[in-house]
Amino acid sequence: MARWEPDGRRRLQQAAVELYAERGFAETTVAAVAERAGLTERTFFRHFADKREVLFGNEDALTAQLAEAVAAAPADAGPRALADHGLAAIVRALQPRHAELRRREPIVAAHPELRERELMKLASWTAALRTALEDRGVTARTAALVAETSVAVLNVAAQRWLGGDGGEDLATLLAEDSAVLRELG
Amino acid sequence: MARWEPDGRRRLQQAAVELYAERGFAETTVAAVAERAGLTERTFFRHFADKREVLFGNEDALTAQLAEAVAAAPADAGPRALADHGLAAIVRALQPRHAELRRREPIVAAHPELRERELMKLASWTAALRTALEDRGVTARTAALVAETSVAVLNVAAQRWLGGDGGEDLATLLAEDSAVLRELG
DNA sequence: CCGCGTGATGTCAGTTCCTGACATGACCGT
DNA sequence: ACGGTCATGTCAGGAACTGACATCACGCGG
Repeated sequence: MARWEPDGRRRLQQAAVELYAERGFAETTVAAVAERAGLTERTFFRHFADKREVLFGNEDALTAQLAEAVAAAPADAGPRALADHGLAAIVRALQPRHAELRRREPIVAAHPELRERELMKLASWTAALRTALEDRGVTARTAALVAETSVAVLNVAAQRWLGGDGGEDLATLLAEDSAVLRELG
Repeated sequence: MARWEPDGRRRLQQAAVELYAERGFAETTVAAVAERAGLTERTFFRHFADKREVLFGNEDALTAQLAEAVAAAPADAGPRALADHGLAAIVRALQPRHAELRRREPIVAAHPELRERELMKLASWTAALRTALEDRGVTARTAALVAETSVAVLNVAAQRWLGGDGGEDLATLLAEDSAVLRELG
């Protein structure tokens, strides 16, 4: 018998999503989240840097996968193809999490503070992609441009994906949006 | 003789930049900023929503100029041209503020919380651009894609612009980056 | 010229976020 | 059996932010 129930971190995330959805983010205290998880406020802050991070705590691992995917791309790939390999890794990781992300989306949309944190996660993807491209020999400037715009398109596609019921394939939506953009010249 | 020295808001901004630069953002209390400005902590929060906003308080007006510029663009302009008109308005507003922005840049770069807020300002430009494009009849999806990617490119150009000594023309840098991106296909 | 509303500021009390320091006790390897 | 480790608890405190109410120069209508 464990001294504490296992998976405290997960319980905190679960409790946070529930309470933020029920009462709103601002109206929910960290103490309340911790209590629902059967833990202490202090323990909450051991797992998550702040009150917002509890909603995004699983996103950080993705930057590593992104970088690996770029590094593993074919030797003859140009900047765009390299970036696409990276994005594909993100897409693969996101696809099975549609239900979870969809539950989170309205909460984040309703609170600017949470939108801010979401933008920061996107920016960390951009930064990871940029350095991964540079590691593959892409010019700093081109790497910055391709990374920024690629993640921007992914963002648009992801919003569409979250608007749907999950039946659609994020990779397909992303390809569609890239095509629309290319047609504009 | 006025009861208080005029321009309290500006004094707060001035004091904040100085102190954030001298001691760092986290090490500076709002009370200290207010004191250097000859005001009270409570008054600080009447002018700025939070400790970060004092560095970005002048950026909000830009979204209006952006929207106006898009609305005023020629009738035969396509989505890309419309967006370029909008970005040009931003560029015109930013250009004379190079010195001020350059002073702010290292402070923001050093503190993730401030980067977060900066990203939020960029996102508000994106949102304004997107709705302005839709008002000009651009499809929702195309508007989203063009707005996101246009602001992304502006962001890259602006970073290069802030890296320089201000002698360069932001509009030129932006055009260069757009060209680089177009060459990639 | 007087009084009165307005608006920017001050004062004060309180809540919540977040952190550092130290204690506890089950688990694990030796 | 025992000592280390690790997740958690407890406690105290600083700083961010907010609501309620007070102050008092300024300007305007009478």
